[in-house]
Amino acid sequence: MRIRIAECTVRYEGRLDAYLPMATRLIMVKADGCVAVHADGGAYKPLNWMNSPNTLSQDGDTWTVVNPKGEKLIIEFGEVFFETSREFGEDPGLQKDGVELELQRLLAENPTVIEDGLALTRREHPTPVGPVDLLCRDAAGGTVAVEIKRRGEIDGVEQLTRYLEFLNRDTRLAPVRGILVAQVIKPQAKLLAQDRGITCVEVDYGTLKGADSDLLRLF
Amino acid sequence: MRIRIAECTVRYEGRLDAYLPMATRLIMVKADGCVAVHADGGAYKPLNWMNSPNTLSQDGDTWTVVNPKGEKLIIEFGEVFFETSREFGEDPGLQKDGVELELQRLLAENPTVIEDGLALTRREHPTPVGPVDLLCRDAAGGTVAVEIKRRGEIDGVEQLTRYLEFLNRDTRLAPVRGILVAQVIKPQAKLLAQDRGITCVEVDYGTLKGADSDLLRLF
DNA sequence: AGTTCCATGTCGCGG
DNA sequence: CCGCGACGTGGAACT
Repeated sequence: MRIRIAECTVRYEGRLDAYLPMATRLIMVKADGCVAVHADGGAYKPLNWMNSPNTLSQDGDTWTVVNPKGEKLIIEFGEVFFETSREFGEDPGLQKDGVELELQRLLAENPTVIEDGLALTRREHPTPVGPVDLLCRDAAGGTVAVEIKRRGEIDGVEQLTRYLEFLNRDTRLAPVRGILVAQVIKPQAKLLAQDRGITCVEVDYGTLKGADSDLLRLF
Repeated sequence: MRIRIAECTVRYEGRLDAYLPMATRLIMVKADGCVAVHADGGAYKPLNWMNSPNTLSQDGDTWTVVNPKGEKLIIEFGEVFFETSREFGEDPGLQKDGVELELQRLLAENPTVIEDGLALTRREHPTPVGPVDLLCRDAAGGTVAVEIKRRGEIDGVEQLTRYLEFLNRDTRLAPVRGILVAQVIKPQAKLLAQDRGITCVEVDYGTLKGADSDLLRLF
């Protein structure tokens, strides 16, 4: 990684045009070639940048970075206050613990939390437009498609609508109704769901985890 | 801005849990207090971070960053290879040109660029599922909903479809037809639009800006 | 503060 | 390479 703290102007010509007047900034060039220009504030996002792959050409006080799409980043330097360079070696990378998959697992094991009498038929039930999170049967024996989101938004309603469209063509399953389950559901999503006859259910992650522990304690 | 290059492990506990094993990384602390941990690759996004506002407490080789929501970032340092600190002063900030709002403003002022005889009724016309970019009347007196995107993709067609669904229930407006306007429209978006009876129009930003300047010059 | 939508979104996965 | 969905999305504008 190469780091330079210097006065500079920056011009970006690509998906849009942008310009940074002369000021002191930090310029970071990573081992993969990506370039970032940081101000001393404004969160982690750089003011301007160019991801790899790209080619950096240096001509006196001007650096020009071009990528294969023809997008350009032009940095013109004034006074350079500081510069250093160092090899880091490979990074072992980030380990994450997911939330949405955990939510699906918990609900698959406790479908009655969604609705009284609901029973799981199949998880990740395939359709031509993608897998339905949970396919269930309700107390009355009807088929129910459940879409699980961490946050329920319009996209989730659209997705479930597409699934229902295809599921209802299968005469062995039809009629199929839909339930959108999320920790929070946005008002606009609720509105659209209601309009399409889709039920909205908000679940509390803590309660769900508690219910799961209770269940485990029985064994 | 404070910069440190050092071996470290990082733990994040918040919206999810994540862990970074010991390796050499760059740690950046900006004047607004935000902290970012960068590897020497992988685009401009840091491996881990904490935005401002937050409080950083330093205890020997361990830094703990906590924000008001209770999210935590814990950095434990090994060998420190390098450290520096410098004041940058206020940044004049980025000037942008060619984003969606700019495009919307230009088209609102020159709706005939979209279609001959088109006249603006209202900008950001509200519907229960969000505001329509431009509501217009065409040469024949019919109502037209215009959705403007920088790049026309499938979600833009879906969005406009939802608007039309609701607008067409308003007997004072119906029938309403839709036009998707963008600098570039993807083939799949064109296909879906055609399927739904939505017109696609591609506009050139340069031409549009020229037309706008011409208009201004008249006054 | 809460809500909505834009973004040079970025990123990862599957076809 | 493209399409699609998730993201600790972040950020700004508006209520």
